[in-house]
Amino acid sequence: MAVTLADVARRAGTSTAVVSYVMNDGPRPVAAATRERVLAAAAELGYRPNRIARALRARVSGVVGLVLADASNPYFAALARHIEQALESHGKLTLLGNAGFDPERQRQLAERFLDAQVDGLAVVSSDGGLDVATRAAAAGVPAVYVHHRPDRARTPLVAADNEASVHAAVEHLRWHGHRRIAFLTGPDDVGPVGERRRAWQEAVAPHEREPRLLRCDFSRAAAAALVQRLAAEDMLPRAVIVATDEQAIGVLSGASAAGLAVPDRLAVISCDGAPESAYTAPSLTVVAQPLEAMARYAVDLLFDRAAPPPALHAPLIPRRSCGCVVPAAGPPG
Amino acid sequence: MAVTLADVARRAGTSTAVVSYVMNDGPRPVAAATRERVLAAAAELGYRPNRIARALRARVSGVVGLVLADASNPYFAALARHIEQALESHGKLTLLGNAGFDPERQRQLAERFLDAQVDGLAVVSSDGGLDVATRAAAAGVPAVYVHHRPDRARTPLVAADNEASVHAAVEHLRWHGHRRIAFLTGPDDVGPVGERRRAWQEAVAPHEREPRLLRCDFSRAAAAALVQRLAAEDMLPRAVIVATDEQAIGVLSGASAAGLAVPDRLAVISCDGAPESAYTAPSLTVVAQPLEAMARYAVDLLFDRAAPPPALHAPLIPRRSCGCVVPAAGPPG
DNA sequence: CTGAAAGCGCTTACAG
DNA sequence: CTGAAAGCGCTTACAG
Repeated sequence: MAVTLADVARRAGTSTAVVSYVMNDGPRPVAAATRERVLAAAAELGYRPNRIARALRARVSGVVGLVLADASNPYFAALARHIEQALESHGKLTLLGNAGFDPERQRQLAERFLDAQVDGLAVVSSDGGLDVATRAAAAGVPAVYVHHRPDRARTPLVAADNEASVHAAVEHLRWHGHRRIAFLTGPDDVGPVGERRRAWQEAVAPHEREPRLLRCDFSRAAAAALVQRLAAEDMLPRAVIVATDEQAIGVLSGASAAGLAVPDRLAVISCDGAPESAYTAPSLTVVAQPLEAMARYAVDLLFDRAAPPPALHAPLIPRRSCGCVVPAAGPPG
Repeated sequence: MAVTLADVARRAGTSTAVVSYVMNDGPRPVAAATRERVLAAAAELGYRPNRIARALRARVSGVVGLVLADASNPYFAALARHIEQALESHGKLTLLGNAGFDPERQRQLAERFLDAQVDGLAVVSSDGGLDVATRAAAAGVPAVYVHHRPDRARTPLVAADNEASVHAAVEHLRWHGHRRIAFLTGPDDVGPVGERRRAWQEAVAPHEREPRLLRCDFSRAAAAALVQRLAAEDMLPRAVIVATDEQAIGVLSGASAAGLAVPDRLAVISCDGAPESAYTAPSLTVVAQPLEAMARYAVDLLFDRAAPPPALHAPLIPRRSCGCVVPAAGPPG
């Protein structure tokens, strides 16, 4: 059916070895005239190399597995896009799997990717994830965690400097005149979100006797419901740092539904800073995770065996939800 | 290095054929005792089948290519998630490629996927896309377009009934008392967005002498800027149907920045209805594309060679941006 | 610089 | 029910 290397060799009157050398520009040299004949034959026949056959023999599939803790989360989704793009610039195809926050599915995906002979494995994990990368190491496949690394895993991690970014957020709200700065996070303090929570605690402890810590599930719905409840009870803080975009968007949604003005009645800063956060109403002030840099470092780590980078800087991007006056709806950056 | 079928056969004292029959439950029967020995040997050695080798021999890779017109668009991203999930339930892995609205990249991705011997190709195209699926057909690989099919392509398409859904949106705004209903769409009228625009025209033509058609790029930034400009010129309509979520979110963002109340001053209905639309401020009334059904039909089409489905129903989901009073921030449905 | 041949790890007729 | 062997389409020593 399909045209094979052997067909091209026959047509060009040469061996399959030579055709392979021409197609791959090596590893042996080929005479210019022979090369021309091979190229012509390949073009005439419409030859397309079978990557599966190549993968089996050369032990390089050209494919990398990307395991996502949850694809519905815009922050993870944005990270995934950047990783896919970084992989493409390394000539790799991306096998994508969405675990939907299910650790067992995360593990299964990683194993199926390994069975598919991926050249590397990138895992965008959230807390609660199993250590899937260690099995990759056992199979001799390079792996990297992005955003979060499960306990006891030794695979390299690429992540931002959560401590510095939360400190910047606290300072910024204080500059706006807020003396009490609450923090909204998820049910527990694992992983990056835990670091953010601890950084907040550290930053407010010298100034506030009873820092206000709020918790709800990591979802828009939960955060919206929480804000509406607190509004009804007149228990809302005046300024809050929110651990994740998902919750921050929920906060804005709940505030809108409760008729609460942001930032006048409630100032908000979020800690993910996915592109979506620029077009909320009002636009969300964030400390933006450096998604592109994270993706690039992760992929470099996979293939250039570079050293793990230091924690990456997450810049504060002032928009309207903190009280800054900025041109609305500009480019997200 | 890795354990192979031959290793298992040796350990179990049988042939590779039998091991293969056991691993795949066929196609030949195996005596129960033999099967036990094989299973035990495989477990002891930690055997994991090499999918690449299987793919080469059996001509089935277990992988499907998914070409996305643009992954940054939450509507396309949501569609991609559902397709990935539908593929997983068919036991297929997903090779994901993001064309970033570049037709040439879309073509390249499709070809690389075909070279990788995918078992099928799903293309979530936008207007301007080249016909990449026809090349799949030439290679004997089943393909399907989702959302939009380029001109002259003969590959099956799975899409929603845009006409009916826009008619429902017009009726709904009329029910809210609006007599003039504007429409905001992109620079031209190709594909599904073109159908939506024509359906609007049809629906308002009998009632409005000069229906108001607005255009801007398919981005949040462009729609936000347009709304702010119109607000400054006091040229804003009172009710608008927006062709895409991206633009609708931009409209809300621009309205917020201009201090314009939605829905009181401007009622909005959007036509994609990705999950994100439920948590805008205010929550967005949408005619929701049936993403899950679209994904399921598309995947069934690929593997069960089912007949192309009729245009799918897109239900109107009343939220707050049209003027309805609904519990805010409920589940997105 | 080129060709004949082995081999990647499987599946699958074929023969028994 | 089982085994010996061919072959999927490539790459890569090896010999010339």
